[in-house]
Amino acid sequence: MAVSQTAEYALRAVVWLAQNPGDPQTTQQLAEGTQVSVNYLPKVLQPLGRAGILTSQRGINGGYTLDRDPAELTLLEIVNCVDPVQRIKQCPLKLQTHTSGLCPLHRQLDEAVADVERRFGNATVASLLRENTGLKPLCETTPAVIGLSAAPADKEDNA
Amino acid sequence: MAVSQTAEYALRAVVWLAQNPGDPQTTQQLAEGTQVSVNYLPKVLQPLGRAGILTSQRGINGGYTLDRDPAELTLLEIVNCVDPVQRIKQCPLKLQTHTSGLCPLHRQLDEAVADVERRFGNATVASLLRENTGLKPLCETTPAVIGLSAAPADKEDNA
DNA sequence: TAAATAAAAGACAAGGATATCCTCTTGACC
DNA sequence: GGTCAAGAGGATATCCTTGTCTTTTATTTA
Repeated sequence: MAVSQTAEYALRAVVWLAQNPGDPQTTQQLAEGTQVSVNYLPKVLQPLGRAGILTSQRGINGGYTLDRDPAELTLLEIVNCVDPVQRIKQCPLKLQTHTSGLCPLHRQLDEAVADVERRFGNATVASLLRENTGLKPLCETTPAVIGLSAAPADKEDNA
Repeated sequence: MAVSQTAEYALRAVVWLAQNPGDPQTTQQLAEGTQVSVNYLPKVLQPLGRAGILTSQRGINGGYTLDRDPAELTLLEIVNCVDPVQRIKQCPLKLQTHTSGLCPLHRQLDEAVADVERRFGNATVASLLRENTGLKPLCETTPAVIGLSAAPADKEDNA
């Protein structure tokens, strides 16, 4: 019982992109930063591109760029692209008398999924970057400056 | 993102056994009642037996019997036997600075798992049987009202 | 003890998730 | 237009989950 690998990879990549606004990240850069296999990563990112969450640019100076406002992008949208949250809509045993609703067992299971769906739906990518835990997602470097809001156009001196 | 098939099967089987206290259920009976493959079901039940949740008896009049008080048996114990709930204890990227705690991303993911763990830990098998929703888990027969066109009246009158 | 019954155990196969590799295509820059 | 960097996409490999089958072991009854 856990989030799939692919979903985790997708979340890592999007968080990474949100932390590098403005400059396209190549597969190599992303793979290194998120510690995902450089061969597998494009497979994970393609559905996100089709969903309009990120854009990809080929050629020199190409790479992936986040195409959505992190403050409006929920974790649920991301995981739903690559590994959709499956609510239990009807009785898995196809019992006729259970068409009106789920039995206690399956309602309990569905509620568990609903909990996760609700949590991921309420968490935005920006909310992850905003947290003052002293730990920057995916990075060794702890953020020296804490207390900024959701990073509007801060193109810091990178490299 | 969902509970694994195997975990669902285990839950179905235990609920079924709790609904048939006293008389051992053969693999065939269980498989039919829970709509799990008769070949696969033993694989699911064996870990539950080793964990002391149920006992199995070979030979004539053998079968599986629930070995725990349903009021004390949580759904978490059952799923942990066959598909353990995996909390995120340390940074999956093995970042040195994240050893003290999880970064916002992984904490969010871990909290989602924790939600499920908490829910399953608080739900007992007995609580499922107790609910008066008009639907008996896994059964066509509703507790009070029977006789809709769907269910052919057979296999009643056990014990 | 023999026969019948039923679970245990292990070998084996299908399918999906995960991962790798290679070629094709696109687009930026000269 | 030519060249090359870089993503797209297909083919393939690997592993884990799920499912099937056969053999063995345990239990009861005649």
